[in-house]
Parts: sequence; structure tokens; C-alpha cells
Amino acid sequence: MATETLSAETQDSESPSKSKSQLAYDYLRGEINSGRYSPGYRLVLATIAADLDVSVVPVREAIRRLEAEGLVEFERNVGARVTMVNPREYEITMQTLSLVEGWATCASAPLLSKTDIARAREVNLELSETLDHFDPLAFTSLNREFHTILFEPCPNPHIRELVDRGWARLGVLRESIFSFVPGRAKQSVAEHEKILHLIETDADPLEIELAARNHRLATLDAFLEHETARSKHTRIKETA
Amino acid sequence: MATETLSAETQDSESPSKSKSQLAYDYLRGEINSGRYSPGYRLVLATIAADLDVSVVPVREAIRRLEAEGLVEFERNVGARVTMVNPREYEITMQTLSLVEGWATCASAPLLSKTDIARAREVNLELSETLDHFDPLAFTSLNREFHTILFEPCPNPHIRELVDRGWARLGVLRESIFSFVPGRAKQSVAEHEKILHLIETDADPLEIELAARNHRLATLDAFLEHETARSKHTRIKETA
DNA sequence: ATGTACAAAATAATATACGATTTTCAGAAT
DNA sequence: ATTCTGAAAATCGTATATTATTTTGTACAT
Repeated sequence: MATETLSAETQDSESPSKSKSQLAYDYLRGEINSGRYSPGYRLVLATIAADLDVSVVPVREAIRRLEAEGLVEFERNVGARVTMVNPREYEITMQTLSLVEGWATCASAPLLSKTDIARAREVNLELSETLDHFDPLAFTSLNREFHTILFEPCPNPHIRELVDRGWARLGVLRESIFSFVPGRAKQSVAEHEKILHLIETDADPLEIELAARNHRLATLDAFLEHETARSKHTRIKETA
Repeated sequence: MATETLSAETQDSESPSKSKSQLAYDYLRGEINSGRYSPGYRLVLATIAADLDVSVVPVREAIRRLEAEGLVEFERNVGARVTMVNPREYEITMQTLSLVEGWATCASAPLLSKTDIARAREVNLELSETLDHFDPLAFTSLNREFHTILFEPCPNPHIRELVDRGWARLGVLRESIFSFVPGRAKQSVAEHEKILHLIETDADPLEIELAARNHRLATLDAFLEHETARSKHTRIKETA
């Protein structure tokens, strides 16, 4: 009956104390985001419930939410597993991300302070510095940081949430791309600077949106070309 | 659209027989999409469970999924209700919809057959015919049909799903807009024809995307101007 | 060796039970 | 009349129990 498991951190006097369902959700999402649960990982209800010292019911609810978010896949009478990101899935997700992140970046642009932009530029500098002694993992992490600065102030919470889900969904995969196609990293840094420049100069919103979108699509293209040299990916052309 | 719950699940002998959880989900989503559960409607677990002749557990899971999709809102120890669509929420949702539907329409364009386009044009003709003896409800229904034809073949299932959720989320509200601002209906028909023309003539994908996007944003603007005459909504400008 | 049959184990799906929290509302105090 | 108080009712949150399905392993026949 776990009466004592109220436990540790919060609790005592008057904390709201997250629901078990929320606890399970946060836990699972954290494990997935961090990559500790990598794509394909099997989510066994009883095991997770035992780990968190709760019953399976809240865990099931958490998994249902993750399912609706596309982070885990469910099969009747078999169970849930972290969504696999095969090449096709990667393409679809990156496409979606390019769309929502492009918009989010564009919508955030006028809300960015000079400090924000300076910070982003600093991160991009670090990115360019890693190019010599190239470390895909570090690069990926900084890359995420860079983009987060740029889409964070997005005033539309739905779209903001979709951006987050997209990044989460790519999971571990997102690291490999820069290992596969090292040349992409350098180009990426240059495109970052271009985006910053557009923001600084109050460029046409549409131009910013498309720059951000195509930046992501270019990474996707690099991946697809690596996958199958002959693949031809349709994308929106740059407006000259 | 409530079209997913159909199919014969009435077999006794050896049908896969949807899970109770899925049954509850389909039921609830159908009720919400159809507007029978209108925004703010309180979803009482025990009641729904009794209606469907299942226990509350599967119903809770269904509600969790709907929560993650943004169709219902949850409050701890209080319960779930169909998401309220206040003006701010309406704006955010329409903005999101303009983004994903614009893309979906653009991506569907090359996949539309001549028959599809003819069908869409026919629906638009019906739309224009209702303008005389104007019936907002009928107009809204046909409007949905028109757009569904245009974004249905979208090859990216994630984005396709986001479009569906957007429409579902607007719920009943979507009807009222054309009642509030009758003038918008006529303009809408004209914009539909413009979109069809762009698709037929294999226009630049970006142009199609922006036409579809701005079409929706124009409806949003009409609503916002109706709401507060002084509101100033920033939007992406047409490329001249 | 290979494949089938069937039992056993693992796991998911659902129901029921019960404690916890919020809401409602009658009645007392002001 | 208004506000406070404290049950009672409604409803949610979670644990436990039961049933159903899938998977696994093993013995047996070919």
C-alpha cells in the first residue's frame, strides 16, 4: 500500500505532489528524450511500474499520452515500444519539423533580444570550433542549443509544442546524421550565420521562415543522399 | 471527421474486435468531432463508461490520448472537458492550421487527379450557390468538404494528422464564423477558385502553399476584426 | 533434424475495490 | 441576506485482482 512511499523530496506540508500518472509520463519522456530509452526499446508495463513504485494503471495512461504524441508505438496485446525511426520515418519527421520549426523561428525573430542573438552567435562560434576536432555528439548538442534559442520565444504554444515533439522524436538518430555526413556540419554553421543575419536585419518574415525551413530540409537531404545516392527528394525551392 | 469509427465491428466469432480503450477513443472523438460534445462539455468517467458498458480504465486511457492531442483538457482531481475555444485559443489553432493545411494542400497538389479538381470545383460551385439563401451550417460543411479534397492526398501522415486535429479542435466554433462575418463567405469562394487555378496550372509550390495559408488566415482575420475592431493581427505578407 | 502440439510463462487488457479530493448544499452564526 | 462550517455526494486516482492474449519452451511424432 505504499503509504510510506510518499517519501523524499516534496510532500511534507502542502506540496501539490504530481499525480502518479504525471510522474510516469515525465519519467518516460525523460528517458526517451535523453536517449536512455532508444528507438525500439520495449516498454514493459510491470517493469516500469515497479521501477517507479506505482501500479500499472498510471503507467498505461502515461504511455497513451506518449502514443498520441507519436513518441511510442502501441500494438494490441503486445505492448509499447519507443517509436522506431527508420529512414522513411526520419524523412517524415524532419519534413514536419522543417515546417513547424521554420514558422516558430520566423515568429520568434521579432521577439529576440540583442542578447539572445549574441548568445546564439556564440553557440554557433563554438559549433564552428568543434569542426576541427570533430565530435558529432557535442556538435549535435550545441546545434540543439542554437536552434532552441531561436524558436524559444515562439508565441504560438501549439506550434512550439510540435517543435519540441519533433526534436524528441528524432531521438538518438539526430546524432548520427553528422557522423554520417560530416560535410553537412560545416555547411550547417554557415547557414546558421545566414539565419542570424536575416533576423538581425529584420528581413522579410517569409524569408526567415524559408531559410530556417530549408536549413532543416538540407540536413534531411544530406541524410537521404547518404542513404540512397539516387533518392530524389522534392522540396520547396528557395525564392531567388 | 467522424469517418474513422465506421466499419463492421459487430462480428462475434473471430473478429479482432477493437479494444475497449480504442472503442472509447473512437466514441469520444466522434462525439467531439460531430459537435455533440461541444467545447466545455464535461467528460465524466463513470458516465461514459456506463454508456459504453465498459469500466472506467479504458475510458481514462482514451481521454489521455485526447488530452495529448489537445482535444480535451484535464484538471487534476476535477476531470476532463472538451477544450474550450476562446478567441485566443481560436487564433492559435487557426494559425497552426494555416501552417499545416497550407503545406498539406501544397504537397497534395501534384497528386490530385483532374477528377479530384473537378469535384472540388463542383463543391465550390455549390458553395457559391448557397450564398444567396445563406445557410452558415451548410456552407461550413461544404467548406470542409472542399478543403478535405485538397489536402487529402498529403503524403506526410504526421502533417495530415495535424490538419485533422486542427479541424476537430475548432469544433462547433468553425460554424459561427460565417454567421458572424457573412461577407467572408463570398470572398472565401473566390479564394477557393484561385487556389484551384494555381493547382491546375502547376504553379510554384510555394505560391500554392501561401495561397492556402493566407486563405485560412484571412478567415481568422475576419473573425478577429469582428471580435475587436481594433485588434491588429500580424501575419505573413503575400509575396507580391 | 524438423516440425507440431500443447503446456507454461510473460504480459497486456479490463474490472472491481477503495481511498482521496473536490464539489455541493443545508444549517448555524453574524 | 451573507458568510461560514461541516457533513454528504460526486468524482477522480490508484491498487489489486481477474481474464485474455501472445510468446516461449518442451516433449513428441515424423
